Amino acid sequence: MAKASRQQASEHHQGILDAASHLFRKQGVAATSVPEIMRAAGLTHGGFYGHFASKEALAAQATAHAFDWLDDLFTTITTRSAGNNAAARRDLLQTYLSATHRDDPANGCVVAALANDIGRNPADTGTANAFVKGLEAAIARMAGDTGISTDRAGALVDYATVVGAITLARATAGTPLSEEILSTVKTALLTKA
Amino acid sequence: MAKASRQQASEHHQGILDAASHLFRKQGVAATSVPEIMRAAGLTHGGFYGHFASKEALAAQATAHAFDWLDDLFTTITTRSAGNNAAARRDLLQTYLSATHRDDPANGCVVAALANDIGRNPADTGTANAFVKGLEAAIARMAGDTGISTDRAGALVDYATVVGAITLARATAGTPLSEEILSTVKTALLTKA
DNA sequence: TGTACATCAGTGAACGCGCGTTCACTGATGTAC
DNA sequence: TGTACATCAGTGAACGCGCGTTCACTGATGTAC
Repeated sequence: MAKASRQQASEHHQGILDAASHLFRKQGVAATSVPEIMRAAGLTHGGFYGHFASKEALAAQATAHAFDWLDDLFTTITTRSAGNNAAARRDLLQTYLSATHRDDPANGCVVAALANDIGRNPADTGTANAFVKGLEAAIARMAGDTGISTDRAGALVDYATVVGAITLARATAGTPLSEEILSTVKTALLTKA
Repeated sequence: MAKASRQQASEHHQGILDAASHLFRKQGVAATSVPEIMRAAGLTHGGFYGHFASKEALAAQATAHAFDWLDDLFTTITTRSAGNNAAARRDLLQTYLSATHRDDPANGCVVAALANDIGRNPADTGTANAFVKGLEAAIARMAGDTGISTDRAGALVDYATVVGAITLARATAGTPLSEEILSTVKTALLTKA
């Protein structure tokens, strides 16, 4: 395959973004190499720089892209709850604090997956900016149309709590403590607001 | 310096552990190289394998060592509060959810610093085992002698919440959202239990 | 206590490896007529 | 619509680099007498 059509090239571009967004969430940006991403997208590594200026530029775009998962989750929940805020809250907690979500970070919340890495890097990178923008949007939706949290302060506390819980559950995966964290935090947040 | 005395060698060993424990919390294990650790300890990299079998072995020991920070914090709080549980709780929250702690992960909570990395690796490594052991001990103290949390369930929820909050505050450092997360979560946890 | 020598903590060059990135090249695509 | 050719998406070898780890060596330490 020497030259792909423009449509194929555009599909390859999306394929690289998709692959990166999943691999970054699973392994972190630093532990995922450009060749590995390109292999996952079905291409060879040399073509990468025709699509993105650098690995760092890809990280910023893949981070923004990964927030789609949250947006989709919020939209699904809003549809399902049909205005019942308690149902929306229950739905979010059961999905977010599930063993499924714990065991599959590649297809999960980018905030839980990358917050730690982003905190380690200089604040004003494209990746950090994409992250803050996505996080602000998520908080707004939690306190807004989804009805998950009562207000902005509630959304901040709720989000911090579920991010901390899923992070600890992942770090302790394989021990009874992991299940205990998920179920205990779920119960506490359900009986709260 | 060709051969150090046994006492010097033992001090070097501690120096490597100390340096690693700080650098790992600040940058993560993967992003910290053996030469960097040895330089921070005032040695050359070749001598490393006289002290530790591998970088992985050092990571396990440095993780265990880093839990001292938590133990010291709990002990200090217990002493200061002198049996007043509300005071102990306030003390913990003000220390843990401070800008100082946010801005200096190298001298902060190892759980907030490394939980994400540990969740990414296979569950039964020495590092993961040291982490789970330290986390269990911390939870026991929060619900025990320190009086910070009312019971084990409360300690799990409290810990998940502050870990999530400091992680999000670090990821958003340099923006108003970062301060807002710290102060909002602090207020919520203070008015709760 | 003094001397002779074996031990071993630390040095620094070297190993193979995979990284991010570059680049000369290929050949199908897309355009100009 | 058919032909001629310029464009450019993707290939794969190569670059310099720092990694984790190994190893021959050094020389002060610590021990045996």
